[in-house]
Amino acid sequence: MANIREIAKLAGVSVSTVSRVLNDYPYVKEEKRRAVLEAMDQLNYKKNINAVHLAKGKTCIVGVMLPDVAHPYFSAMMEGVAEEALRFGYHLLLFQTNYDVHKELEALEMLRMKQMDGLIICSHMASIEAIEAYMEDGPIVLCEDVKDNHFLSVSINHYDAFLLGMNYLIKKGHTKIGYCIGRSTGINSQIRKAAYEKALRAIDVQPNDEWRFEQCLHITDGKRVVEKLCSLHEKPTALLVTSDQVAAGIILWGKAYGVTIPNDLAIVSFDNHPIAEALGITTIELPLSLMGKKAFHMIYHCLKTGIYSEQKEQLPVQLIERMSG
Amino acid sequence: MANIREIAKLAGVSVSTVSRVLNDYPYVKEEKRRAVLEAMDQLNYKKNINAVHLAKGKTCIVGVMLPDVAHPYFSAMMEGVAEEALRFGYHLLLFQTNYDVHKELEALEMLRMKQMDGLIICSHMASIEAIEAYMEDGPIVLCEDVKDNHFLSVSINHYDAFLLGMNYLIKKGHTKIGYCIGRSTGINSQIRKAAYEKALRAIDVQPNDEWRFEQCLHITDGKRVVEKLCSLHEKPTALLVTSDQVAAGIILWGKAYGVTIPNDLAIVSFDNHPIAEALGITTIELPLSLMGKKAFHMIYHCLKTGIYSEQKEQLPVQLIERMSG
DNA sequence: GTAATGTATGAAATGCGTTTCAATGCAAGT
DNA sequence: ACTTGCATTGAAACGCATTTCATACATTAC
Repeated sequence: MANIREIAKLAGVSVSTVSRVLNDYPYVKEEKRRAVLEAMDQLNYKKNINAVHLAKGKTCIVGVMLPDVAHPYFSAMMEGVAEEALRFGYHLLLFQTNYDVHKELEALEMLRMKQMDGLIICSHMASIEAIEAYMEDGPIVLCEDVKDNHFLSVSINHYDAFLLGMNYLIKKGHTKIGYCIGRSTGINSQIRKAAYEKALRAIDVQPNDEWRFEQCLHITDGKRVVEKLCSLHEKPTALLVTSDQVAAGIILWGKAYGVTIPNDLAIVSFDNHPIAEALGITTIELPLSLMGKKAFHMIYHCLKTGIYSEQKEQLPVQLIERMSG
Repeated sequence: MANIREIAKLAGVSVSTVSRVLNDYPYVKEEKRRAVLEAMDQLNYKKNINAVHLAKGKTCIVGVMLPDVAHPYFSAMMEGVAEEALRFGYHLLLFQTNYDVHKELEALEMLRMKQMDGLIICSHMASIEAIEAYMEDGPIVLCEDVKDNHFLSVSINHYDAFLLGMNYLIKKGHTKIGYCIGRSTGINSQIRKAAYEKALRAIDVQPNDEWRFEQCLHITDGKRVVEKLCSLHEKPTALLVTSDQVAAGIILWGKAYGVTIPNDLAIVSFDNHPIAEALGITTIELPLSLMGKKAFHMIYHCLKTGIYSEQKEQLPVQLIERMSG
């Protein structure tokens, strides 16, 4: 395959001049420029981008780390990142970790090895300290509410969002409120738990451990929730569910088990995916795609200006009232 | 940042020896190996992967081209690709094209520039001829039923799958059958149309253009379908829908419009996403994740062996009977 | 005891584009 | 006429790991 030196020889110029033409630098006589372009055409020249990466010391690639691309929560974020990256001529490297710490570290290593210029961490299992060790290797943005450190972050204020949902249910007269979350570990889950307890404390109600459902990620998890719910002696009258998918599952299987929504059980969930509209689910809209865009932007800004200014942004949510709760 | 030469100097060996240690080659005295490792440790050495890419002439990166990561159809495929790629130590570069031909060509250019070793095209707008021009730049696999060319491909036999759905409905006594598809262009859509007409011809029924619904991609498109359906003078009694999402939308909005499933309208769809189970949708399961895995495998095999053997694989589907049709 | 193998190591070439630095030519400014 | 400055161009260094080839010594084989 032809390289820049062959082009130079054929066009009768130096490699520097070829490079200038290639990169649209000024100070090249029109005549030589044409000669170079013609030589490139003749030899069917194509840049070897890896040589560019090596020479420039950057790749215009940003990594995205997430547990599972197929989950709507993450694919929505990814979509936002992808759209924005494209607008700025960046490429995306996907790291699907499945919450395997080892794979997460591997992604971070790729940052260190300059495979990519920056990294967006949508969710992670590894400790913050472990991730911090890679901060010097390129901008990293975390999509979670991190404090007491110098990471860039965009996040949803899950505390306030959860409080919003809780207070909405409380205002509707509910006191027996349960909730469904995804992972039990993870900062977001802890934040939600805190908000849950805070809201209950405000109305002097003790949290009931039996009304906390973990590992609720997919629509099919709704079935398990309904079944467990039916088996309970004392049942909650309302559920706050961290995903429309799971809420949909609860509603649909609830129907099969004779659970009437919202009379037997009121439901407020999160996301506002199209399925929530279709099922009439009262939900708290999470701006996931926007979060992806913002995340990319932080990285981009940092790379462009070379200034790493610690920045933490929180995105607003809004409750969309429908009939489920 | 330290490079291989500095390590060599500090360890008192040649760069070749350092490289040998780095790549676990034999013929390095234990004593020197240790010296090298220690030097690497001392200088906090990390490979510059771009130099490796350049020197090796390959990147262990495979590109994935698709219109929209957030669509469950594609995120399911992507998930399969990602899982398999990870197993073999490959990385994934995502090209979200939104069916913009220009962006598609840009992805193909990246293949030519050796940014990646191979490319998986989940769906595309560009002509086959345009894509063919890039075949020499690396293995490309198309996830569609392509004939008369030398592409690698993994696909679902959409013709048979559609026929399966049609015949199922016909056997149930339906003759007034309509269908919903995504894009009207695209090979898959043409294939489906052919199967549709074939099935009707077999029972001597004329296709009705009013019963074809295009641009059905998301759950919310179900609303439009129901509305149009209600406005029709002569209505179909059954619909074949190319996505569970859309079928779900039709069922849910159908309820609001007083359309009883399956009595007023029988529905058979495709995918078998969890939502189909939740809603009791009779659906034809498409092995999307598996398709992603196979696609990666074809590329991998090709890269590993260096043999490009034209290969076209079709994956079987199965009808899962539930209550919607 | 000599040829044939195997082990161990380094110098140098290779992959390829970018960037810096020095040099030349030519026009405007004093 | 002489400095200043911009336009134009090329040589060479740079980024960095891999790989080939040659060399030297140590075994094993016949």
